[in-house]
Amino acid sequence: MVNIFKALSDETRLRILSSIWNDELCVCEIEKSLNLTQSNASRHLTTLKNAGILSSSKHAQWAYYKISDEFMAENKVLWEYLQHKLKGIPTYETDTEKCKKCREQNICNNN
Amino acid sequence: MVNIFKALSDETRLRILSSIWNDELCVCEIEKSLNLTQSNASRHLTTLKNAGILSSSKHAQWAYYKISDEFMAENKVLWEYLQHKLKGIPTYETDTEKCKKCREQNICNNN
DNA sequence: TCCTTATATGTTCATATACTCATATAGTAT
DNA sequence: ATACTATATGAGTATATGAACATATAAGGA
Repeated sequence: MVNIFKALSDETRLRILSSIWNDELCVCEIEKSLNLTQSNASRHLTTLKNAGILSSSKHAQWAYYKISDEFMAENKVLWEYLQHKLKGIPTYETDTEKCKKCREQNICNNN
Repeated sequence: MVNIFKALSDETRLRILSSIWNDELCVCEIEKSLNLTQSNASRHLTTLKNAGILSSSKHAQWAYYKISDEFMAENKVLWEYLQHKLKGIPTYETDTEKCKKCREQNICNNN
C-alpha cells in the first residue's frame, strides 16, 4: 500500500500518468512531451513499474509503458479517482494534450 | 494532489489512519496504541493535518484529530478505497483493534 | 563493421524526510 | 504558586529521494 502512494507522491510521476492514461507510450515520447532528461524519464517510469502501476514491454529498441492490467484489476477505484482529480487540474491536462500531439507527430519513428 | 499522496506514503501514517477511521482520537491514544514516541505521533498527525486529511480541535489539554470533513467531501472515493484496502491487511487491522482497546481503557483520562 | 537511436543504470550532489532528545507551551489539579 | 499532563516544536542526525551527467547495453541501419 505504502509503495503505491510513494510512487504517486511525485509531481513528475503524476505528469507521466496524465500522459499515459489509456495509451501505451515509449520513453522518448514521455521524455520529449514532458521535457524531461532521458535518464529522469526512465527512472520515474521504472519507479512506477516497480510499484506495480505500470508494466512495460520491449519492441525493437523501444520500451513501451502502460497501465498494468493487474494494477487496474485491483485498484480500479484509485485509478479512476486519480483520473478524475488530475483531469480537473490545468497543468496535468496540458501534459495529456502535449503527449497526444507528440504521438501524432511520430517523433521517435516508431510507427 | 501530490501532497495528499505524500502524506499517505508513510507506514506510520497509514497506521494512524487505520486507528482513526471513524473516531476522533487524541495524540496520546495514538501514541500509546501504536507505540510511538510522543513527538513522532504529534509530527505525523501534523503532517496529515497539513495535507488536509485530518483536522484537529483542542479540548482542555487534549488535541483531538479526526478525518477532515472537507477532505471527506472531496475525496470520499480515495478514503473508501483506503479503508477497503487497509482493512484487508492484518497489521493494519491489528492497529485498528489496539486503538479501540486503548480507548476503552481510557488511558489518558479524557472522559 | 561503424554509427545512430533508445533505454537503463552507476555515481555524485543537493534536498527532503523521519526519528530522537530536549525544551517550550498550555491547560489542570493540588 | 507548584506540579503534573498533553502537545508542539527546535536542533541534530541518519537515511531516502530526485536530478544531472556520464557511461553501458542493445537494436537497427548505412
